[in-house]
Amino acid sequence: MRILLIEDDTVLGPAVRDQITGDGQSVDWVTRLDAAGDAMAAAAYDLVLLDLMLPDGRGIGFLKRLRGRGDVTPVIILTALDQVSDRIEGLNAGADDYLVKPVDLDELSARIGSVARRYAGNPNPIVSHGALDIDLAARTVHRDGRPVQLTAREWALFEAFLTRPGQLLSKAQLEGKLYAFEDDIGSNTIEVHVSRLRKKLGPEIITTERGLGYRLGTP
Amino acid sequence: MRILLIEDDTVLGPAVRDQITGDGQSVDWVTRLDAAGDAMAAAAYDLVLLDLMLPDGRGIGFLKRLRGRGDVTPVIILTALDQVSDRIEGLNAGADDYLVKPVDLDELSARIGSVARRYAGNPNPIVSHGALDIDLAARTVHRDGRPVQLTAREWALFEAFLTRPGQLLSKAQLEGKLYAFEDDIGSNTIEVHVSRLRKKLGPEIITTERGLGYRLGTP
DNA sequence: GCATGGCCGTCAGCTTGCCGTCAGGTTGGC
DNA sequence: GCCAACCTGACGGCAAGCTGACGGCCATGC
Repeated sequence: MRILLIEDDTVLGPAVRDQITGDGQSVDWVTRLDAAGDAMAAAAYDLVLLDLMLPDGRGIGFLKRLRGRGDVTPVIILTALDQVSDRIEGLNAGADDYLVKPVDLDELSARIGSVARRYAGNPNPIVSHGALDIDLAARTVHRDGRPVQLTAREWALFEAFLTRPGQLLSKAQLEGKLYAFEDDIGSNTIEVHVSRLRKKLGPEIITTERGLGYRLGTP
Repeated sequence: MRILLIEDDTVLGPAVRDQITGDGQSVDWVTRLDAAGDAMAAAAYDLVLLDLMLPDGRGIGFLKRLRGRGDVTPVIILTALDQVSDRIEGLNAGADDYLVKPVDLDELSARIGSVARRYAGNPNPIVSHGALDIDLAARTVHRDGRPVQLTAREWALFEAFLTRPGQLLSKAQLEGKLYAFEDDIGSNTIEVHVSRLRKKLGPEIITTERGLGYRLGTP
């Protein structure tokens, strides 16, 4: 599950992020509403954790604009404002839940689980790239409408390209992504996996730049 | 919407009842768990408001028995216990929301509205999936017309897949769904439950993607 | 209190298929 | 033409996953 955390507190932010990561979720942390807007435009999230007092505006307005656009992503408000009127305003603006600081991290996990269960079944965003339709959340790829099975390593590699479209990625960078700093090199693992990806997704999907690295092909 | 209020406080009880009635809902008010059990056996409610401290037992046990029987009626807990551990226990037992006394009646209305919206518009849908007919609300499965008995854990797991058909679910995600916040699961519980589900519902019902997770099989 | 039965977590032994490695072929730059 | 970089088919090791068995725990019944 992808979660966007909008929180400017430099203590609470990382704490929440680590707690949720520990639950096996993937978290993006931003500290400003404009960054949050960019993030939500760029990727689809399953849940938003929203602080109400932020350096560039009130979270309530952000939430209202979100709902005004028809976005139904679940939102849990997370703030120091413990006034009942604020809770009501938050719920009325379209929040799904409300937690008052200081936040108990285990309770937060519970609430996230509850919201996740409640909203299960929303359609995931599909990224199209040439003949490929990719659902990052569901981890499915369709090539010309037919499903393609990718293995764990193949997904990790493919994701590295998808999240940086058009960018050149060196073998060292890719090794870092796939193996999280195991300092051993000495084999052509990346080449092999690129080859396997091309076989499954089409030869044009990744282009080689000799001596430099690889790049996601243009559709 | 029919609401069952289980509350022994002779001040708060009528106050809540009047508030909800004022919102246009229909309320039955009982003060004991045995009366609550009778009421729920006699009629179907759309929502239960549950006090935790009652003359004939703790509400948590009532909620657990309810969920243990497969009842999925939304439950909002309403109690003076403001300990975080109690909230967690409540949410873990299957509550949908939690309000701490003293309750602000307008906030209660907002929460009821939220739960009502959340559950609106799906009267007993039967999902067909291959040889299976599933009634999510009643928690029944028929395989080739014959009823199949699932245990609580099996339902929780199966539901996780059903509510996100086609989605890949990692073991960490599934553990989060089944165990909410028991911090360490150091064994292959998920694998075992998947195996038990496959035995009951057919081997194709859940497919394994090695190193990634599980997915509901295509019918 | 004791027995019974169902559910669930743990474990051990087995099966499966992913992935790292390698070798031989191919490509591209000079 | 030469060499380095890259591609890809093949293969075996081993970690991930499967499942039968067992025991603890909690209800329920007598």
